[in-house]
Amino acid sequence: MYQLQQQKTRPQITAHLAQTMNLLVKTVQELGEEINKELAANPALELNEEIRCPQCNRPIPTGGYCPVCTKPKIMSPEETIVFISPRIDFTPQTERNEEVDEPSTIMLEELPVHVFKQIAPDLPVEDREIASFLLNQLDEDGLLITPLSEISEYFHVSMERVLAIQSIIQHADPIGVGSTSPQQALLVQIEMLSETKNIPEFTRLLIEEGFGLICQLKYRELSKKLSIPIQKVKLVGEFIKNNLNPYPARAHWGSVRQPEAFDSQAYTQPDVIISFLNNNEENPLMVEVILPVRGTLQINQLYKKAILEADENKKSDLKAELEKASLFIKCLQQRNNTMQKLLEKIVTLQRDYILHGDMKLRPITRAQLSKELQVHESTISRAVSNKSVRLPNGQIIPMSKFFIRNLNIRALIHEIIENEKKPLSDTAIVELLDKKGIKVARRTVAKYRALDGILPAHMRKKYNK
DNA sequence: CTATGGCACGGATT
DNA sequence: AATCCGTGCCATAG
Repeated sequence: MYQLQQQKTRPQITAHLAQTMNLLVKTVQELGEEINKELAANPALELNEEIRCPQCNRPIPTGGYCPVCTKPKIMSPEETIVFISPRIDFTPQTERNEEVDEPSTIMLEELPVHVFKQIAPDLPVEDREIASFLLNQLDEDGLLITPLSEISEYFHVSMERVLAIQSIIQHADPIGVGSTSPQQALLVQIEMLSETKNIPEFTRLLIEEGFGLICQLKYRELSKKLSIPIQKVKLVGEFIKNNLNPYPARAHWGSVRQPEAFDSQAYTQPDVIISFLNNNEENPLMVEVILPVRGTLQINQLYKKAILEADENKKSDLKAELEKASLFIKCLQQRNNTMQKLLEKIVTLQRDYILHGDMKLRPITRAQLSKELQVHESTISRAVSNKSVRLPNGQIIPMSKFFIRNLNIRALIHEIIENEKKPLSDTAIVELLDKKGIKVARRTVAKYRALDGILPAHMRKKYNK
């Protein structure tokens, strides 16, 4: 008897878990697709109308009250609101004074002008027209979409001349603009950077030979293919992430990049948005876990009734669909619940970091959090991986950045070096850190330096002034 | 002799 | 089980 029951309930529970896990890994975009798929496939599932807050017109979660309008009055600035935000676009309802949210349109108009101003003096008058034409062929990433050959044909000039112009453009401010591919952009950047920074060996080779693989961080394969030690390949990967930008026109690149492919969705819609309530720094932090639908998923009531009147032999099929629908809803709720709990914890722990930057990042591990939240480690891992978060300052970071254990020290070293009067040797830096109560090996300092592409002490002096 | 980079090992994390 | 990360030891450059 008991056995039977076990066998009957078991598969359901695991199905539930499996689906929840499945949903947990998904980013907003993927989740959106999943929900739409389910919605289309299952008539028992429906999307009700979205509810908006009567005061601020913000789409609000199922419960009914608007987290933005109702809560702040009873909250102190140190507190945090975390909620699930059912919406697709993330343009703030309040004002339209946002220039951050529309980088592409602004860039499209501004970028060519911006670059042209820089290079015009270096160009003979006859070439300016070509340059300006070329600059208008850039996509929103700052890459050239028209083949150079077409341009040379169009103007009836030699390829060399076009190349020369392109080269000048590439060396202007967003270094690498006007390249024909992310690869080329990277190469130009390396060339420029090599004057002030230390480029790891093989960087060039890896970009030329294994660009695709590098993007996907297939270090293993790369090291086999080009027979380079895997350690070195990783170093190069790190370096590229930290110092180069394959899409010159995109802001917020720098140290902010993440494992995934370079063109991942991190730049479009973040999974979580952290901001000050009503953009006022006095207010509490507001954390929105984005749900990619308007409205709320629910069981179709008509469908429920229809079951009662249906043929006996069809009833079970219909019921199965109903089950599936309610399971899906449950799983989705659980996913949201987990995300919400997790974000609450993260924001509490990393508040200083969110407000004040890299140096305040606290070293925390997923394992710690999993204990505090009473969930399995892998749950946290899933929830964190592939997700992106938008900070109040507009930066979009991978969620995993909250768990980088040594970022604060790295930032500290960075700062020490920037404020140094005389170039400090690694050992000197170790001593400085030691006085601050941080004990690190000399070798480690060297490694961090290399990661950020900072030259060793004796090479640094010349470029500092 | 000092400052750094290379390699590789072992413990922690995922 | 796979990967990440700090470190120690050694080689090399200046």
